Amino acid sequence: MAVTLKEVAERAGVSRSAVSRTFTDGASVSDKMRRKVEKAARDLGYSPNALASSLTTGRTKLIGLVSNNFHNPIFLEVFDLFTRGLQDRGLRPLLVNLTDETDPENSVRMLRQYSVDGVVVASSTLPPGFAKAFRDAGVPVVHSFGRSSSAPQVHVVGIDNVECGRMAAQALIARGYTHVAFMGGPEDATSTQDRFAGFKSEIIKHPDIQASHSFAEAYSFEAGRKEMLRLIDANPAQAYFCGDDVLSIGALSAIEDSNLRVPEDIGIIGLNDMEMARWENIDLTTIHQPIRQIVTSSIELMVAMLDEPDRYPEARIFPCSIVERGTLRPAP
Amino acid sequence: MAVTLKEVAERAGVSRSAVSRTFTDGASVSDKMRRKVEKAARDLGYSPNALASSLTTGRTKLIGLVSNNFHNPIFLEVFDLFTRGLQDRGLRPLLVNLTDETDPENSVRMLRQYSVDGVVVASSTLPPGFAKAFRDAGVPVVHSFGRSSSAPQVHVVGIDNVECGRMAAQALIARGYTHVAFMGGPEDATSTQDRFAGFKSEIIKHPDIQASHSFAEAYSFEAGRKEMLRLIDANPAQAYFCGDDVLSIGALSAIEDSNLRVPEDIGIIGLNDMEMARWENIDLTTIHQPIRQIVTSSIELMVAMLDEPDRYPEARIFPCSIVERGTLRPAP
DNA sequence: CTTCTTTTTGCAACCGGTTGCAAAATGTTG
DNA sequence: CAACATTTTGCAACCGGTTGCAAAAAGAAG
Repeated sequence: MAVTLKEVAERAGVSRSAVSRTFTDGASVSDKMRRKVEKAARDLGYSPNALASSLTTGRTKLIGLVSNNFHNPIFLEVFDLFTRGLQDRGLRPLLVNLTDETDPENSVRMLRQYSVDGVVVASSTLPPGFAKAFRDAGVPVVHSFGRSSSAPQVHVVGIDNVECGRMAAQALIARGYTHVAFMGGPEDATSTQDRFAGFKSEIIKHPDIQASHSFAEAYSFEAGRKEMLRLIDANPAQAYFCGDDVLSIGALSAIEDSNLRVPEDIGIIGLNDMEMARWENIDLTTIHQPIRQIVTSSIELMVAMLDEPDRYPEARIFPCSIVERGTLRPAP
Repeated sequence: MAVTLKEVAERAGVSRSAVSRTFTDGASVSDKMRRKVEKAARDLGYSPNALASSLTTGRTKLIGLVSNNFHNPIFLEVFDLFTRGLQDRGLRPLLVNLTDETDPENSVRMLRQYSVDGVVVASSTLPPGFAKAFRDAGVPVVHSFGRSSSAPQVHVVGIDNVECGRMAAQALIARGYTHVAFMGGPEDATSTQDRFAGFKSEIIKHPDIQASHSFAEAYSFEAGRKEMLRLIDANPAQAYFCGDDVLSIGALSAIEDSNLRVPEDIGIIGLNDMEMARWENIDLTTIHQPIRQIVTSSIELMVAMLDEPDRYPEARIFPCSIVERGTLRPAP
């Protein structure tokens, strides 16, 4: 069906090598030859088979893009940025949807079968061991939105979730709240654990502040709403640091439905600064996660690793900052 | 680096063909041989190179997933369903982000270079010619969420947007609104055109109904909000059929900010029934688009085409229905 | 134990490219 | 124009698999 190298060679009356060389840059071809081959190729509508060439060159330009966050709207933005960034560099994202699976084994095998040049694990909930499995298999890997660590075993690009937790606690305390709480995402997500740890570490410095915590079932609107309804029914705190924006928005909905006001009765601070947070009818005060920078940096790191697979692992941590909107009362 | 067929063959003391056959089902291998080979493969950690085998079999199990809707939250759900559905059938999605590009040429070339077995074009805004370009290149293609047609040239799976427009108009009229309007997405999107056409065709039957229309710049919150603010400033209709849910939510935000009430002052009906539409603080009356069925059916069709590439093109159109929530006043 | 049938196995060619090497062509210099 | 350096080209082997075909092995029948 498709036109092959051989056919082009025959039509141009040259050797197959000549055709191959016209299509690999840096190869030695005379101008005359190049013109002859290009004409033949154009006539036949030839374009080289990337997979066949990968056999000898050992490069497919395929990059596995592995994620389990197909329900958090912020990841649509992440996918947008990743796919565009990879495409711009001539790389092709092979998307892998992990759903509930947290065992890397299958993904590793599959992606090796397709000889991907590298893998980006884009998830804030997977354990560090997941990304490590790719490294152990000899595949360059970057864990985006992964758990930061002072001694990373694989390349990690993301934020310091512990610091974010601390920052949220400080913000609440600075605004004069005396009874605050952490409403996390799933307890087994590394990002939840870290944010909580940071939050606690700050609170503990202020013995006068009353603090509590609980966890929603998922990083989702429904889970946030449900959990907040439960909390309101019990003894709600004055302000909550919610595990992420989508959870926050669920919580806001619950508060509104309970005829309580934000921020007068209950304050909320989220994390991510997703597009929706700035929608006027949501107007969520939140901690901005620099997604664009994280993705760009992840891609740069991946590209660097393609040239230098044994690059010493590093953690690239981007600072976050609070975006003041309408769901926390102003500092006194 | 990676273990090859040959090494397994040597370790097991058998021919390369034998190894190949143990890994292709339906091939003739004795139990004894299979055990020997599997042992050697396990010892070495071998798994076959999918790309190499694709050279001879002519099948890569790669499916191009082409889209330009990376800003509409509903597409995260679409990607989730597609990736899972394809994976479950042993197919691998190669994601292509079209951004602003509407010329299929590059995508066609790239996806042919990677010898994809098929292409799914998932977009409600691309012209039918886009998908057709793949067919012309000899690649099986399904256009999901594409424009329906009585004489489709490629396989189309989606909804009847004209009928949806009609349905929306009927709903508004049935609720006693006498001044209604269509607030569309980008005017050049096929879905906008069709929805508008349907809307008009119904309105025209009711000479007593006053109707107007306008278009937002994009299918986005901001665009919807901006357009609605403009409309409120002029002479707003009593009720709007918005081009899609995200546009509707933008419009709702504008209405709320203008101290008007929904549905008392202005009614809104959207289209898609995205997850967010049922969030209690949005509670959008909308036309449900059966995404799950569309995706499932698209995948089934794609799988069928892999066996039968010249399958006669068909349009699979799924009915939509109105989901009653809080943004339209009840019928009198 | 033959003889015939069926299954299993290996050989070798092939899929669509790339690349080291040496021969051929071209360019440079005296 | 000869002698040498440089560039261009083709040959042939290879990348990691698959597969048609015929030989070898195993099983069934007599």
